[in-house]
This record gives sequence, structure tokens and C-alpha cells, in this order.
Amino acid sequence: MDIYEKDNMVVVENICDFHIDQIFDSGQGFRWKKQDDNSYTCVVKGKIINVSQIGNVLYLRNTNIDDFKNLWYKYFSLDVDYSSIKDKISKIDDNLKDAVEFGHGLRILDHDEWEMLITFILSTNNSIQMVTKVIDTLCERYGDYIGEYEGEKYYAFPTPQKLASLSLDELRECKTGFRDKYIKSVSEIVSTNQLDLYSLSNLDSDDCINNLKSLSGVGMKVADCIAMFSMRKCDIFPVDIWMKRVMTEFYLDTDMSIPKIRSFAIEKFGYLSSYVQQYLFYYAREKNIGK
DNA sequence: ATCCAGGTGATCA
DNA sequence: TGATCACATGGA
Repeated sequence: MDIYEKDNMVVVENICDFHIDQIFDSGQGFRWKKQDDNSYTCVVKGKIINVSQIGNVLYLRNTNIDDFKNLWYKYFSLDVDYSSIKDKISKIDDNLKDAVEFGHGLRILDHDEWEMLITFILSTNNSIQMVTKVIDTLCERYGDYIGEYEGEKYYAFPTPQKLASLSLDELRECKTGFRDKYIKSVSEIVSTNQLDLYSLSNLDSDDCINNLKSLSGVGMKVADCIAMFSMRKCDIFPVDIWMKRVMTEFYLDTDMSIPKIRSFAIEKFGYLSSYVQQYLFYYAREKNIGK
């Protein structure tokens, strides 16, 4: 990987195991907006950043080398050795070999804990498309205005304090649906520091998950997604409708309950579980497996 | 018109 | 534990 700064832009050459379209189409990065030139723009950590990729060259615009080192390097998980992970997963069986090959450029990004908490509460019994719309509305109405980029206004994700200050009606007007009360409740708990969301990553996966599950609107699947996308937990395996389908198709000969599929997978894949999950999720959804 | 969407919480056996 | 239901909303 060769990195240099030029004209308010950071260029990363010879990047491996990285494909932005796959990454942003894999059920994470709900706020990244695709531009007409096929680049993506988002507010991350209070900064507007634009990303594009041509072959094995990554372009990060509206930023500099210091922010790359301090923020983007870890955010894009460039410190994680995906070649080794993919190699290990591919050797498990042919299904996984195919899934890894298909999603060769996938990466689990290092998202913000609070944002993942709200995002995945919204995802319950909801479509990714709808979740994206609700988050857009919340950010536009209640997120801090960050600035303009290429003629478009950008807002931060609303803070816990801000969301806690809203009435259920105001939340409902953003199309949160029946999840309004969950958003309200977790916002109050996090904003008053009854739960220190940002210290959970220090705990082991089970403690981490149990703390998250103490919040209303957060069950096993949502907790797993938060831990996977913002706390770098690897020995977890979010099982949703897609994962149940693909796991049943590939590994199970009987109808197994979701908790059992989860334990089965974690026992089978160990510390590769979350990565396996991501490759299988993308594979299943793109190829409509089991539906 | 009916079903479904990256599920969760409540209730009942 | 396991099964069943309601839950807001909008797209297919």
C-alpha cells in the first residue's frame, strides 16, 4: 500500500481486498451517498469525506494525510489483514470459497457505536431501503450541520442528547414507526451515561452483547450487528432472515432455530465468525440464495 | 390487495 | 425453551 497526499486528497495505491461498491452494498454504511461519478460521500467523525476507487487505487477527497492516519486508516479497516482471513475462510469448504471469491472486496468498517445502535434498532422488521430513508431524515432534521460539498449539504448523525430531547411524535414524524419508543429509551440511557456505550468494546463478546441486550429494542441480532460493525468483535454471528436461508441451504438438513444456527456457526467458525457472516450475507443477498 | 422487510417484546404453555 | 402475535411504514 502506497499512500500520498495531493490537492486536499489522499491517494492509496496498491490497495488489496477492497472494493467500495461491495462494501457499501453489504448492509453497512447506510449513510454513504453514491454520487453521479460513482464516488461516495458521507459525514464520518464530523468530517465530510468523499471516496472513489479505480482498480487498486483508492481516492479519499476533502481530507489530508493526518486524518488518514488518525481516522480513515482504521475506519476502513486497513489495519486488518483480509488476505489472511480470506485464505483461512476459503479453505473451510467450497461454499465459503465461492462466497469469498464473490465478495472479494468486502470489509467490515469500523463504524460509530451510537450510530450502529440506532441504525440497527431501526432495521428490525424493516427494509434496508427504509432504514436509509429514516436515517437521512433524522440527520437532516436533528443532526449538526457540517457543511457543503459539491453543492450538497451534509449533516452529522444526531447525538444521544438530541434524540433524547425529541418527543415520540417528533420521532414518529421521521418514520421510525413502532421503534420510536426504543429510540427514545436508548437515547435517554446513553445521553445520561447510564450505559457507557463507548467502553463496551473493551469487554469480551458475551459481556458486550449482554450489555447491549439490556437496551429495549435490542435483541440478539441487533446486538450482534452493533458489536460486529462498531466494536470489532469477531466471535459473533448475526443471524437474520438471509443468514437463516443461506445457512439452511449450505449446512443444515433440518429446520433449526435462529439461536441454534448462531451457536452452530460460532462453534464452527470461531474467531472468523463475523467475517464469514459478512461474506455469506453478501453472497446470499446478491444471489438470492434460499429465497 | 397482500406480503414482506438485516426482529423484538410480551404472553402463554 | 418454544410458539405465536402485534408492531408502523412503504415498496413490490
